[in-house]
Amino acid sequence: MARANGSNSGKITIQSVADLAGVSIATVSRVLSGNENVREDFIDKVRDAAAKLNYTPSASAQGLAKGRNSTVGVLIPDLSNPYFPDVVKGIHNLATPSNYRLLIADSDGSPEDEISIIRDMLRQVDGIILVSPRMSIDDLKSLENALSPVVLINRMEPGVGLPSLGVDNFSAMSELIGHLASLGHKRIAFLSGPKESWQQRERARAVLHASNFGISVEEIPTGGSIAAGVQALDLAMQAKPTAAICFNDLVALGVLSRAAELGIRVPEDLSVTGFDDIEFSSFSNPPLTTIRSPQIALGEMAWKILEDQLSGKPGNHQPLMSAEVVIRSSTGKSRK
Amino acid sequence: MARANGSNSGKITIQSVADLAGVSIATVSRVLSGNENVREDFIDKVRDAAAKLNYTPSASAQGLAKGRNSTVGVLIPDLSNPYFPDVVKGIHNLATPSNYRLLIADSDGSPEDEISIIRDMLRQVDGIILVSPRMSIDDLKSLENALSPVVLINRMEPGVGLPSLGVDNFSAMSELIGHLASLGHKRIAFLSGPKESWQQRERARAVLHASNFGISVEEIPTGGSIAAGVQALDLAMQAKPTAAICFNDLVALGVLSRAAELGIRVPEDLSVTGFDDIEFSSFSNPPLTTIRSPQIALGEMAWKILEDQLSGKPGNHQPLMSAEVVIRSSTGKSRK
DNA sequence: CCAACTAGAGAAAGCGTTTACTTCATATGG
DNA sequence: CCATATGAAGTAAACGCTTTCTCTAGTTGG
Repeated sequence: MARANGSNSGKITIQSVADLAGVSIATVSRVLSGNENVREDFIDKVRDAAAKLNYTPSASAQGLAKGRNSTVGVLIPDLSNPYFPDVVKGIHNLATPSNYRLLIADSDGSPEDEISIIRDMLRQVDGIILVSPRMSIDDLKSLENALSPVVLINRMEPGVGLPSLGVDNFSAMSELIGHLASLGHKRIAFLSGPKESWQQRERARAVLHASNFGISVEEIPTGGSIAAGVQALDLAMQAKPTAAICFNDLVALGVLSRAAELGIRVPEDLSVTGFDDIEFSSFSNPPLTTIRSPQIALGEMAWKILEDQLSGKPGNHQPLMSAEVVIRSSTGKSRK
Repeated sequence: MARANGSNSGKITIQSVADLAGVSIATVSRVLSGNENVREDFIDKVRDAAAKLNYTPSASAQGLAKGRNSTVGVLIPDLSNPYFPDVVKGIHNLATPSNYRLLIADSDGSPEDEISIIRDMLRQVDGIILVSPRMSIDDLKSLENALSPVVLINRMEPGVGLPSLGVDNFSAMSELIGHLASLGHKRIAFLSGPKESWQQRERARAVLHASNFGISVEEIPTGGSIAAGVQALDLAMQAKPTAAICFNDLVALGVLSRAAELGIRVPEDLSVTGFDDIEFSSFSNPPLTTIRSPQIALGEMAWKILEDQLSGKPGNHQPLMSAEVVIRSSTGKSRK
């Protein structure tokens, strides 16, 4: 009765397994983490006991003892934007086989929330992947000496010494403009995105070069959502453009929707382009000309970079991934 | 030099704070967790020291010591389906103010993965919210005596003693059929969803009742995605239906896309309905008649139920939330 | 046949917190 | 005034693991 078999609270710990298997907890730990130097029959006994008790090691205890948590944090501005879940999928693809879990957080696009979320993440992750962070450069810099490695997706800042990875927005957008120019478009509306966004800056840079092609550009700022696209079209049409370049597919889809309502034919009256190539863009009416950005590959690459950091490898990588123009039927010859 | 100030590895622990503030770690802990019975000036000292060192408590250590992790797991079949991020948002809305973190996992629709993910979650969460789980009833039952509370969203199984919450798919779908009946539709195609899904079963149940309205139904199974909708339409049209009831909005949007390609006019030649009312459905061409399902409210309610469980409250709740038919322009009079 | 190894198991020391429990002043009452 | 209650800080024991160290047998070789 007075035996110390730890059978008190119904909680199954490593001790319970050790008791049932008739070995010490050290042996259980060894078996469960790879069998180094353990007698065959003990291995079986421990395995059986663990299975019988349906034992699962406590993540906190393991984390505390090992000094790492086998978890990486992923911070995203908006889970509802279909772009981001795909990036997460890419990260997930490689993190899972490496036995890492993902702690996903949504900042709802708020730069202030980002820093508090990161602060909280730091308490329990071994590394962080920041996707399209909107936070200030200074805040970004302060992460340089964080205990955990951090990698940035879609944000390249020369002054910030954090490993970064992004899509070559400038080249892709330039190519897209070339496509429009070749169709004879001279007056285009640029339905731009959130100013804090690096992607917006890069895309805008390309659009502003459009004058090289003899094109005049009118910029209409939007929030980057479908609703924003719907709303912005009316204003955009005042300048009588023949084409609308949208910050991303969401805005473009909003434009398409509003255009249908207003009886503006796409592409006969107005060519429309997006950016990202989210799944839905190939199924819109008409299907959207856009830029295919490699979301999944981006996530996978980010994981590789982070993993290199975690294991202390050097790992120099290609920071910009290329994106390709996908021509569908939302663009056509300028009516002019 | 020989003073024990724990300044070894650069790691900032509660000890570092205690040293800097000149108090014991117990006092630091007290201050940081609510100041119970601590002298005013100590409070300030500790706060200052913690801030100066940029100290953040280790989540594992706290978890281990407190016996809970302040984290809940959320398991979702597919992050890419816009329905689910909204549910997550709902959970997030209430979990954050209660100081709980979310561990989100995507099972990619695989029932086998679900159980291993849950097993893994159990190691580090205080509770789990399962959204539209596809796993078997037996596996579900086995969760009844899991150490952590579990709540089910969109899966009601009479034999399973787990708190559940769902949308009243049957009533909503019945109402939708009434709408089609009133428009004179007699031959409809039902582009159904994954058989393992409770929602599918409920929706199908309603559709099969359609004979009550003198309607003939042809069922075409689909996987529930846009691509599946695109693909299923051709087959569906063989029975010359005047309306297509789709499992969800994704399938319906796929149908809309394929219909445009085939020159089938919606709703003149074919009425199309969806289910869920994801954001994009109000912006499709034409806008989709569908059923507005309260994703966010669902997530919030699920959190409330889970929180009740976590705090040991009784908490009886309304298991079915109602959804409403939203009539847009993808449905119209039957051409007959 | 004994000394020197070696393999493999257990004992025990952390890991960073929280939280009884203990201790020491100081305030209180008889 | 002394014994006792009170308030607030420190001590130390968990929490459930991993991992180093220690110890015991069983091998091996001379």
